[in-house]
Amino acid sequence: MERYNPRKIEERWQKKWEKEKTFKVDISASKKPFYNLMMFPYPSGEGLHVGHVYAFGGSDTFGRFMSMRGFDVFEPMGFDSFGIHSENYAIKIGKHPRQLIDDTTTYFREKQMKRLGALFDWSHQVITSESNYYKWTQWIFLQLFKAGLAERKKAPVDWCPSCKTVLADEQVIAGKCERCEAQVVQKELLQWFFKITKYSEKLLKNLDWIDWSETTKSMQRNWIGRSEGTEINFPVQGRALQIKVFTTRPDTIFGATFMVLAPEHDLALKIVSANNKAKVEAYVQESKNKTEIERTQKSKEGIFTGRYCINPVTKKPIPIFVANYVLMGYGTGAIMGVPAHDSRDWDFAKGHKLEVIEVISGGNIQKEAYVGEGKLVNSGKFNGLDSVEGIRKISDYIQSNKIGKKKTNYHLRDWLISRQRYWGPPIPIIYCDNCGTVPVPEKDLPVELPYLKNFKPTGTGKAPLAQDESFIKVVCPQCGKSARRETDVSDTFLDSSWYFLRYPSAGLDELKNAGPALLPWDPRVTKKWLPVDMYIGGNEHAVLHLMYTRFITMALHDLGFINFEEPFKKFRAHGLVIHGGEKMSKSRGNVVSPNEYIDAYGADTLRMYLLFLGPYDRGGDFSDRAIAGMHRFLNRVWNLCTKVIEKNSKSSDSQLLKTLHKTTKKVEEDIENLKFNTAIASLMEFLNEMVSKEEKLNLALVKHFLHLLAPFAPHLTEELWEKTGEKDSIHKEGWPSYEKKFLEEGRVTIVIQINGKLRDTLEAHRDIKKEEAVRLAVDQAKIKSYTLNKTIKKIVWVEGKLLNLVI
RNA sequence: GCCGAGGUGGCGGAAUGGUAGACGCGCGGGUCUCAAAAACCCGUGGGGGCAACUCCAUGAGGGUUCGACUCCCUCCCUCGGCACCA
Repeated sequence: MERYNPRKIEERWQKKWEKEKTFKVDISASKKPFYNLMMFPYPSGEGLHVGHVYAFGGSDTFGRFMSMRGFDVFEPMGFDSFGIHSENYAIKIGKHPRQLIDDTTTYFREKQMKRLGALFDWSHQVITSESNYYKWTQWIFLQLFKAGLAERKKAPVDWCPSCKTVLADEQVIAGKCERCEAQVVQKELLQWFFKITKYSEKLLKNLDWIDWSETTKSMQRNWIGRSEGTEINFPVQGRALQIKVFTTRPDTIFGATFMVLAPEHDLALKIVSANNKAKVEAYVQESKNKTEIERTQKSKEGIFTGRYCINPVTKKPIPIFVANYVLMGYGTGAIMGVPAHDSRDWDFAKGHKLEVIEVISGGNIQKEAYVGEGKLVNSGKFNGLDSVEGIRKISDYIQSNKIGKKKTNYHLRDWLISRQRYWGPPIPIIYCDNCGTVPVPEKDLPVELPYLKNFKPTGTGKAPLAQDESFIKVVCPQCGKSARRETDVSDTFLDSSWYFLRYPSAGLDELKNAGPALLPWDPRVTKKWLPVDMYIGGNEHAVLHLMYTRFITMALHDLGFINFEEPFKKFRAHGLVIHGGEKMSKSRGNVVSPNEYIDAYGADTLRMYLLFLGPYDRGGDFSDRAIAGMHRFLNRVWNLCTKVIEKNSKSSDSQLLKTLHKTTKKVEEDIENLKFNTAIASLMEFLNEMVSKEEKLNLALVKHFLHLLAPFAPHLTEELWEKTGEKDSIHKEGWPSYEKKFLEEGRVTIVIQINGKLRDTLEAHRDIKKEEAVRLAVDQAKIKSYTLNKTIKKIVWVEGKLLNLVI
């Protein structure tokens, strides 16, 4: 008998599938394909690691299952090859990014991805750093610009001193750069933003109906951070000015004993008294130079402006301060200080010896701020109200007396997309002294990224492209006079925010032959193939890629380019493969490459081993200790099936048939729910039963079993399928159905409990009645010993399953 | 602090109201072998018992129920996310 040799058979089938285009989706078919998407990789480091195999393997197993169920599964793959991650790696190894991407995409694709045995359709490959792709990334920028959704404005932004570029809010993690973990600093700069905040409400609301992992949805809800409250105007004493504050607790306004402005607030330096001017200016300047982390120290310090404003309900003057703990980026950049009922204000008031007035009863405000609910006190005509009611009544009062209005705020900020780096699509904008900011005409796209020898970040706040005069110098497309190009490139998350729209149309002959295309996609194809049916990926992109993509899709929908506003019908987050207790990463040096495992055991074993680690949404710790166990399983499958095929036995067994159908149901339901670990376990159980009844096996049963295993182990099953004499691919065979008659057991085991504890079991026909079961049970010696001289007080009967006697 | 997911044998995990520990790893014993590896077979939560068997056990404590890993309450711990969001 031939031995299981994964290396040989996997290579053979991969070649055959590629040559015969076995899994290519027919673009002209009338049926809508099943669009099975997985997150494309950054081709930056040494290669794919087993975490990628986990992500791709799970997604592909699902795709193969859907394919067997009769769908035309479209499973594209590509490379997210623009961006800081690739550029930084190029700098590190001393290569030009262009060269790095050429080398690594080839290596990833040919030496790693093609060895996984996935359905990837490489004829639709997308590489984001190629001009035939980023031309359209620039096109999307122009559409948003024309619609007023892209805006250049001066704003305090986060600057990473190590990456030497600005970052979006989402790319700053606890005050540190998402990529290099350097502390970011605040800078006031003129930058390009996408107005994602215009979609705050829709981004939040649609979460109620899209079929996504709850964890991802909850992270997005948190990030959008909707909060309902009231905006209130406080008149400045002695000046014709008002300070606007935002609060979710208008019920506490009678306790507002001071006012605080953020250092960046434009009134801060306007209202300051002559005596305090120098000190306040110094404080504001000092804040500007601090890093995000330094600014978020717990101690509450600030400085008095020498000016007062009037609490609009008590009419009393309250002092105005400037302090770091109030952020310009949220609300109005000013707050009313209510020390009795806000712990930050409490800390601040203690440090500055300010008055603390209790207006909600229920706590001990001498000791700490009371933030809970209670009855209103010291609040004039509102005294005695419950605080929840007080919020409503006082905000009504404020609104009707025109001292403020109700307002909903969001934490979400506009998406800063400028990057002062080289490796990205140049932002397609021209600055002209006559005409101002002029978009590059669509016919002039792409704005090619020139090959810069010295591409490293400059650190001056200017992008590397700013050194290239031949790039910058341009004729204004409106007036024809000389003008200058924008030299920043766009954020890499813009590249990946629309790649799923490109895949179906990528590489299509129809597009090429239709002359100069006007759209990044063929609308007929897009209409039929999109949105994405299933998207699987890591949850680290919950508020990055996944939020940006939803925004871009909504914007393109509202501009009339596509007919759906949510990109992914279904999204499932998979867990993380960790190694040695830590997340796999190059900096930790614990990355595991799949290559050696594929060499030793084959891709089928590696894929299955990873999926068997545990629940797919939880990930697992990669230790190669147990991988041999999975290889053993596939070996046993190989040996048993080969024997049966060679013998071509005709015998059969009714119990085996039952288990086969039960297993079919179980595997089917488990794959649908991405419960790969238990699906594999039930396949193992079935194999164990088959092995123990080897002489009763027949070819039909083995063939049925191979179908169930096919989505997990595509090569092994294809090889054995061929050995049975079949000519077509097993993956083109339908998914086997299970028959109800095999699922129903004729005889069942009834559990007999005494007082809820298992004492005995009873073999009986499944239709056995309660009375009959009780009669038989109390006759059994063991039960008799319990019930002897005892009264049965209660009998609980679960049909065909359980009998509980309470004595 | 807030939001989310968890806590079950030596380990990864299974069981979402009905026989706790499926399946796999590891470990122990055996068959085969000159020997080893591989393969195969048996055993494997803890305590007690020669045994039939029995008691204990799903982070801790309480509750609901004939019956709780599963539902409810209080608390502890771990992981992930956010974090001076007013």
